Amino acid sequence: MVVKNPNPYNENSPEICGDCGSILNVLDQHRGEVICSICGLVITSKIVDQGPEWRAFDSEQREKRTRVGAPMTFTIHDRGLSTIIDWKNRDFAGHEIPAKLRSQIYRLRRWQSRIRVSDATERNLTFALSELDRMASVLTLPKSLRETAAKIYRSAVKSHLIRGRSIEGIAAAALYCACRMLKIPRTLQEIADAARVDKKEIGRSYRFVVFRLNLSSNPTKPIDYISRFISELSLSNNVQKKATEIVRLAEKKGLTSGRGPTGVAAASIYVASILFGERRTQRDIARVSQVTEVTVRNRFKELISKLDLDIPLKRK
DNA sequence: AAGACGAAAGTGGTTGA
DNA sequence: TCAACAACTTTCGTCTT
Repeated sequence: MVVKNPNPYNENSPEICGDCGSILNVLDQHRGEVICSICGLVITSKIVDQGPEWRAFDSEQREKRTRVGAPMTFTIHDRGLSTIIDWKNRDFAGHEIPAKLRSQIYRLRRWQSRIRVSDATERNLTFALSELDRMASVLTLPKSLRETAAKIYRSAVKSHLIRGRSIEGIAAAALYCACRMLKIPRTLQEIADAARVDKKEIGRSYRFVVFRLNLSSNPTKPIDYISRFISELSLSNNVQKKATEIVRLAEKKGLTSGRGPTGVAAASIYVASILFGERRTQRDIARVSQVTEVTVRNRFKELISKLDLDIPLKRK
């Protein structure tokens, strides 16, 4: 879903596109990215939604749901609802706490933290969620996605899927899963780079989690990769539209089935970039889409032969 | 010199007996 | 459980710009 005039995010200080200098942006809430409406450059992909996590449809609901304190979150092991005793030796008014009471406060603090993270399960959860958060910020994924990933991880724990598997593996799998569910696909390779676990392990855990939790996830489509690759190659909006169009055509002709989605996306972008005279080398496209030049070439050949696109071929 | 092309051999995952 | 298989990768030599 694409929404114009993003609120309250940049009303007062609009972002300016570094590429074409335009001020008008489009917020793609679905992907959590701000995209320049003129040239398609992704300006930022780190949007934090500062609104409440609930919606109220009438004043009664608003009454019920309004509460004091930080919003509930799945990314903290106790959902952010517990009390934390500050480590500063100040009282509520900011005065120093007398030395006499210090040791008492110190003991209270210790007990509080013992209670907060009481058993092994909670300790694991704490660790897993911080790991989840670390990976998500390495990959600059939006907060909503972290919540989803945390939710998946929690249900995995609940269904006793962790036993015998590594916490990091399941956490990475949950993240990968969330990416696919929210249509912000990252490749397994990208997740593996951010995680401390290898690709194989994440894949195994992913399949296991999906199977056991009955998560329906349709395979990723080339279209979902296009906007990201386009902006990484700093290509124009026209190219993006054309590439999307080509992918649609390719899908219709059955050129996508069995093929890696990244490869198809890469070749479509390659074709589109040539058509608009913004040619990028196969090597560059291969790099951002994480396939080899050979794959780009093979998909490219299939596209031009099956879709009879009139490409101004330089050579014969 | 860089980019494009294609052949050949190797890899990891799926499928069907 | 194993072999066959398609897609993809790696590597490398040749041709084009």
